Amino acid sequence: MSTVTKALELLNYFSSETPELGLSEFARATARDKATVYRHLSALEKSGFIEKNPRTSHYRLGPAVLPLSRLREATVPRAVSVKQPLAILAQTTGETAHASLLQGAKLVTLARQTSQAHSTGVVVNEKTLPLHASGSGLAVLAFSGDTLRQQSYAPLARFTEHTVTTPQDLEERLTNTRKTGFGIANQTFETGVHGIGAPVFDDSGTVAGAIAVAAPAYRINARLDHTIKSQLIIAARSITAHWGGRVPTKLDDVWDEHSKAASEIGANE
Amino acid sequence: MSTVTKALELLNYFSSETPELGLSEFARATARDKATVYRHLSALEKSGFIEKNPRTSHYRLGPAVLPLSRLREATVPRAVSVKQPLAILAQTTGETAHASLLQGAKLVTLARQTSQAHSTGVVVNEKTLPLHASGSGLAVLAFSGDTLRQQSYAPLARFTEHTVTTPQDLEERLTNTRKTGFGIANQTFETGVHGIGAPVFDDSGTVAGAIAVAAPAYRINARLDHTIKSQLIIAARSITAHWGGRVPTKLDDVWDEHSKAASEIGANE
DNA sequence: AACTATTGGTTCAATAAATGAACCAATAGT
DNA sequence: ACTATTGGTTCATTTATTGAACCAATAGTT
Repeated sequence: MSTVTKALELLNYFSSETPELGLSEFARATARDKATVYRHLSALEKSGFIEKNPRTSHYRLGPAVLPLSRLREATVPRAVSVKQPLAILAQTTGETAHASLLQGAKLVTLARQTSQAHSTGVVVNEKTLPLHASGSGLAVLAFSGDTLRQQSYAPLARFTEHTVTTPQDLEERLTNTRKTGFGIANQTFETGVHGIGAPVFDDSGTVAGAIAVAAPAYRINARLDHTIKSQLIIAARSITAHWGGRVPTKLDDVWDEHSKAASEIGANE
Repeated sequence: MSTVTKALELLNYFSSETPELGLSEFARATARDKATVYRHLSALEKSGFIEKNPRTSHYRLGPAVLPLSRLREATVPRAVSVKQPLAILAQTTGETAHASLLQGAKLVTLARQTSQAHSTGVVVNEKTLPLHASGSGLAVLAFSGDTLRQQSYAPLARFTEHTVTTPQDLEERLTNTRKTGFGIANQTFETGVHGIGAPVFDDSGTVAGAIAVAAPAYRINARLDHTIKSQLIIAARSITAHWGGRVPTKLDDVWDEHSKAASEIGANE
């Protein structure tokens, strides 16, 4: 692993829960030598990626990320093109909508949108989602290359009693995801939370991220399930287009199937 | 210079004009070996700070900066606390307002706000402002430590016939800036553009950036000049407070002076 | 007040990682 | 068919990185 990578990895330890970390905390968290971490932190600080809280002399994210993010958005507008579809998604389903970006073997939160429709709802606080236990994760894995799938096998962490923890079970879910066009995470990440995800593609021709709707499990019924999926299709297609991607033909057909089957269910209710 | 720093420096070569760069372009721009640059780029790519445009195989900023920027703002809200004061500044002056962040020896654009008051106005497109030739730059230099001032002496680039290019002249301007509490850049950066800047402080106790108003030089008169300065004081104090900083007592007094002198000018017109 | 366990930060010999000249293969231009 | 680019790779040499041991300064305990 290159020095650069090691240094940049440090940035992943910041979170909304722990926005500041001390030198020793970093050294412990990374299991690296204090001097090494110190050098890395100093380098990051020099470049403005982190800064020291002058009071505590702990480290926190620095101002350098702000202009970069602005430029990134100017270059490849992503957050922008996600905003509106996500708002519609939250509004039409009355649940929490969530968009994430595939970054290496991680699914990073890009944006989220809660709904005021119900007095209770799901709050998505996780910065990164597990690939094997979230609706978004399954959606991404199902339509990504083998390399990513291999990587994700390594540690199948258990989150709830419903979490899939064997590669066999996971493969089965992925097959199902490919068949239906949706990643279903029924309380596999958090008890009581039912997530449905759809993949989003970009100009690289591969999966770039996912959007998902998370609802309290008790609120899921045929009608809501159908509404969510229909809206996910619309949103996923829109975002994919804006990101310069194309929905794979197979998936496109599967989603078309759903839209047709939709009218029948709708008629029955 | 550490490897990490060298790698991170590459990110500075991205701009809205050149959002994508090839390997050779980077090597040329940095005057480093191609293999070295390649390693750095690969490391940055691995961490998601840059990504390859699959068509051109050129590099551009990656998605990793987005969540970092979100977290930075959640941790130390800056852009947020700048927005409103900047809008008011643009509205009350009828000119273009601009906020920048001091990053190392650079002044990076954080936000800007144009006004619809006039059919013509100043468009601030520069990502970074020169310290010696902009209102913001003078404001920052005048209230920063010696080290930064020393650094900025190195190359005093000439932009217009009014640009100060000798350390002596610069020192004189800085003295004046300290006396008045404002950095004045009358066509020193761009012909026809008159800029007035004020420093902003953060919790480190030092200058963290600046805000400025840029107007066509021909529109500047005693009244507008006074309006701009009055509004700059309000905005700079507000932003400084939101960034957790304190306006130095001396500067505070100078600004108070201006507010008093203000009423007289107002009465005369 | 003394002791202990932290903290952030530094030093320097040992070592592992970064470097760059030379080398591909693939396009693009002439 | 030639030339000049491009992105990317290789490997011996060099140089920066590493980590154990070491500070000085706080914070907590007895």
